[in-house]
Amino acid sequence: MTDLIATLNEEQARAVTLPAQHALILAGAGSGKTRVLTTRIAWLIQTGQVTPQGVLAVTFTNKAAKEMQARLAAMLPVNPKAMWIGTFHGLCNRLLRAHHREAGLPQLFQILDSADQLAAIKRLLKTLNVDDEKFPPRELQHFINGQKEQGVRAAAVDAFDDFTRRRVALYAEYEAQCQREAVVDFPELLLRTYELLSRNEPLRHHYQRRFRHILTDEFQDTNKLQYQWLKLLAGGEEGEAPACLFCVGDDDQSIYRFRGAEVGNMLAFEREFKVPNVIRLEQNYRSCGNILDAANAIIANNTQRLGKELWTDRGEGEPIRVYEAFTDGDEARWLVDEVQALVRDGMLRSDIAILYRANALSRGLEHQLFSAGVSYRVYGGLRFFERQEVKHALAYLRLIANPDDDTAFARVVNFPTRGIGARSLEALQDAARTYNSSLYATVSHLSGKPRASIGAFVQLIETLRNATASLPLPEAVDHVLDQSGLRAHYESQKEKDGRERLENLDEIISAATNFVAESEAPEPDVAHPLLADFLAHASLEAGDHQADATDDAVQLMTVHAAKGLEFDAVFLCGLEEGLFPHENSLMETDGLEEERRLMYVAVTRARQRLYVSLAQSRMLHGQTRYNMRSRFLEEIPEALTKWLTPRTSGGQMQARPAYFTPSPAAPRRPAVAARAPGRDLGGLRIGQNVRHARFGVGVIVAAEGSGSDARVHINFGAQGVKWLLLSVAKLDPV
DNA sequence: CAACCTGCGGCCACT
DNA sequence: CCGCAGGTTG
Repeated sequence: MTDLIATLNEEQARAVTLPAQHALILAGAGSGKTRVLTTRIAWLIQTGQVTPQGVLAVTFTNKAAKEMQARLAAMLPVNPKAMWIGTFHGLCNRLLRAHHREAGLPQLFQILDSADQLAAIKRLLKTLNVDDEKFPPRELQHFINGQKEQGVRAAAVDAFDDFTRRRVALYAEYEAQCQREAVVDFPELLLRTYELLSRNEPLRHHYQRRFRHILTDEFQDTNKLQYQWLKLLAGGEEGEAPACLFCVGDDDQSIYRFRGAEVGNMLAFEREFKVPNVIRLEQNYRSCGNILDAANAIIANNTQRLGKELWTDRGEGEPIRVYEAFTDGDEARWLVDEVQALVRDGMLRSDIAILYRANALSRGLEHQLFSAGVSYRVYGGLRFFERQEVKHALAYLRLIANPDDDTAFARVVNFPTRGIGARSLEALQDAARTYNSSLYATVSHLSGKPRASIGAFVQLIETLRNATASLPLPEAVDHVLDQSGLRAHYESQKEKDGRERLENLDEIISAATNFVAESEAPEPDVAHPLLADFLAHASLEAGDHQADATDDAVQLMTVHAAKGLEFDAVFLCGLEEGLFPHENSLMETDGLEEERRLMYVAVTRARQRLYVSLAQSRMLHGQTRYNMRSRFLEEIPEALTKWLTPRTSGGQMQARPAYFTPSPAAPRRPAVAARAPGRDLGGLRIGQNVRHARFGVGVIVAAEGSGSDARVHINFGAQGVKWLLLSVAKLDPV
């Protein structure tokens, strides 16, 4: 133990060995945050200040929770699974399962992921005959989740106008529907647990006495409800001593405001708890000086900061390499060549990451990597448990666990098709409304043809439930895949998709096998052992298992997904206005600062080498866009960079990049040539940067007409996109 | 009722 | 570009 502390720097050691009081640790990127957190737990246990049962550690991602467990297992002779370490959602799930009766839920309640939730809302709007033009399901979902993340139930929303009152009414209907169907969405997991503990005094006291040390990672990303949740668990009522809150965070890495995170919680915590210990960790052990200087320079443009500057003693290292490509295709080809060069020089593929702002960018990169034969792994995007065929299979399993799950029912009642069309379903939904019961339970009230066809489906589920009741989970899954007709359906599909989907179905069995192996043995003689746990696992960890670090593959992911990770070499691509910063962020208050924090996160992922790249033209959403260089690129001091392509400030369009590899399949030429063949724009060209006296610098994205009618379409970034008459507007090439 | 077609709208990040 | 909703046809 003393050894462990001896390897820490002074500030880290101070944080780890703080007395049993509240503490706020402002930990910069790469400052050893996870290390401090885990060593703190180990130190508390080893010095006898707390038992493993008395520790509660909360993280945001499953990845982080697993890593913490693994590190603790290496430091301590105790089984880390005995400790409560997990995500907010995972811990709440655990509490709600243990006290489902008190929380007003059946034992086998199901968890809705975002897509399930959206489907449930659409179904609700349909049964209530609500115009979904006036109440777009997505917006309603956002509204409901926003309220829940504030800890506000439908009955408690302040509504001052009719529109809000209607939305609140729908929120209430949605709550009722979820309760009827025994399903719980993500924010509900937290809100339910919060309400359970605040209303049930004995239970609350039980956990308050149990958890003496509560440690929170990524505290800057907590929302209001999560903070309340932590405060409630910390306790300290009626003269009892509160648990010690140890919160670790970095306001500069707060990137989840869009889902309700409030950086303000850091200041609120310090103020409300009169936190006696605030420690800054500013020494960075990850990145070379140039990378760190760039990160510091970028984040310095933000105004709302607690203030913190990272430093390193590792020397300046290599410059940041910048590449400006003609097209997204060129960018991807260059990138793959560079990756291959790094691998030739001995770098592991798994130490290389390609980061982007939006998942849409991964496709083109994957294409190039694939044709070059470079193995890669994509994180995020469409994850395993979110695939259509997998969700279908899970829906059958969910109906076995909980027949009242209408979302699951509606998903597979006619998949594979069994002659149950819109009419039958409508009859069923009307009846369900009348009897106020789930679709499944309503079938017995039907008559005529719907009764026969849907009745047969119910019979199928009953048969499946009985047949699988005592089977081990993987065998139960196998049985369901066969008897539901899912396998047969995908086998008969002629599309090549069928094959991949069959493999995914088999993969569910593997996932179930792994899950069983990692779980505690269930009590014997329980029907459907581990089924509900497995389904919760599928909802909460939509497919982390593809994060198989064993094989050597280049890692592709969004910047969000990269938070908390680090790599020897990082490629950050798509550094264009509109993409990064994302155009939607400019409309939101403080949106740009959040984008800049995201940029800061991206840059600080790199240990030795950072590449940033952009494309003058990019095919996105089916059309070619001409974007300006990202302002974030301009915020990196020039002295820290090395341009691999000629820098295009002042002057003509850049020359053909030195690093240019024409693809034999598709001869390269500037995309603009195809769009506006031979048009005379008075010396201007599409894709060119120009300056306008009023709108500033922009890029020409299109042109039409000729002679005195010639007009050009110019993207002025924040100033908007304008059509300008060439004979009127004065435009200077930049 | 199901398979196919077409036209329209979305389209940023994630538990 | 992609997926979905709605309409048409077999």
